[in-house]
Amino acid sequence: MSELRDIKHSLPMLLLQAREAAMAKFRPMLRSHGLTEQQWRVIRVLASVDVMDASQLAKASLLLAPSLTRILQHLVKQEFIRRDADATDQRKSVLCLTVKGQQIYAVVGPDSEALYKDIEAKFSTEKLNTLYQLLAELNIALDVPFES
Amino acid sequence: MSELRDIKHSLPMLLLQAREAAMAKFRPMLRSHGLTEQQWRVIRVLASVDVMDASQLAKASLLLAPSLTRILQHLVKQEFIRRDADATDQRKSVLCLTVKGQQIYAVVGPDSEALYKDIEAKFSTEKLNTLYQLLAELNIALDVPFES
DNA sequence: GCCTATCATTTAACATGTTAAGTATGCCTC
DNA sequence: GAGGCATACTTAACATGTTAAATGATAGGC
Repeated sequence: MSELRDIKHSLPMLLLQAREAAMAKFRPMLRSHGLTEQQWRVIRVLASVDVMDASQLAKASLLLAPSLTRILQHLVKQEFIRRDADATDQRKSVLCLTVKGQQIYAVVGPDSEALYKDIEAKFSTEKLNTLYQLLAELNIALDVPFES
Repeated sequence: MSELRDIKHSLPMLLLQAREAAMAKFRPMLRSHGLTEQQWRVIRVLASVDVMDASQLAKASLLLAPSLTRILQHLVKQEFIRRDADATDQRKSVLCLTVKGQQIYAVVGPDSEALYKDIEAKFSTEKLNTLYQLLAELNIALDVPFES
């Protein structure tokens, strides 16, 4: 009928499809541990930094603030995360993993890493590195704020 | 603290970040036309094929069936889409754009294409083609050919 | 010390994502 | 031609995505 851009050349669609393919096995694994994908992202970021405020945590875990608010409410209630007031700025919350949070990280981490290795086995490390590089360049080209 | 996989080398995270970067300008544009990203995906697919059943439409627009059900209810109510019963299989619905649906497609399509051109201008066509190729290969490598 | 703009986070409202279960129809086999 | 199984959705329930607005705290200018 019409001939706009083919789906095969729609970058957002290709990226979405690729992400779905890459995530396919992660969600059932995380679910078996009682976690969602997004909850795991938060836990993983916190595990790598010890302590972080909510704004930084949102950026690092690629979540919008309202989503993070709800996720933190849940994770605090489950006692995976503890939230404290920032000593110098009462607007901020400081988040960190509890012992229970560190424990589930230690349990889920290896399962997660195994799935990454699966992907690397199916798609050569060389191509994967090229892909990482291109995606990083794309993010810079499209003017994405990037932080560590 | 811990040393699992760096976020910078997590494929799902990189793909998510890249998609967000690529979509950043699309959502406000679509919103100015009263459409969500997913509604536009459905309309765009239907515009390219004239007629399609719901299952095919879900796959082509990368939506899960429950999401598509709700989106179609909305789009039918807005009279962008018409749904008919399949003549030979009463389980199936056959979807197509109404005249109003074709009209909004004609209006939004050029805006969408302009944003794609923006991306291509910021990120060389050559790199973009390499990226398309790699993503396609990744999808083939990871798409589970069997099981569910 | 106020005023105001900004920042950090939350709340609200609606749309979609995700899994599981439900409903209705079609297919197949005995 | 009745059972049994698969298919094509739909519903339900909960979690997250997205935008706008609200709340409370801070920083600067005056």
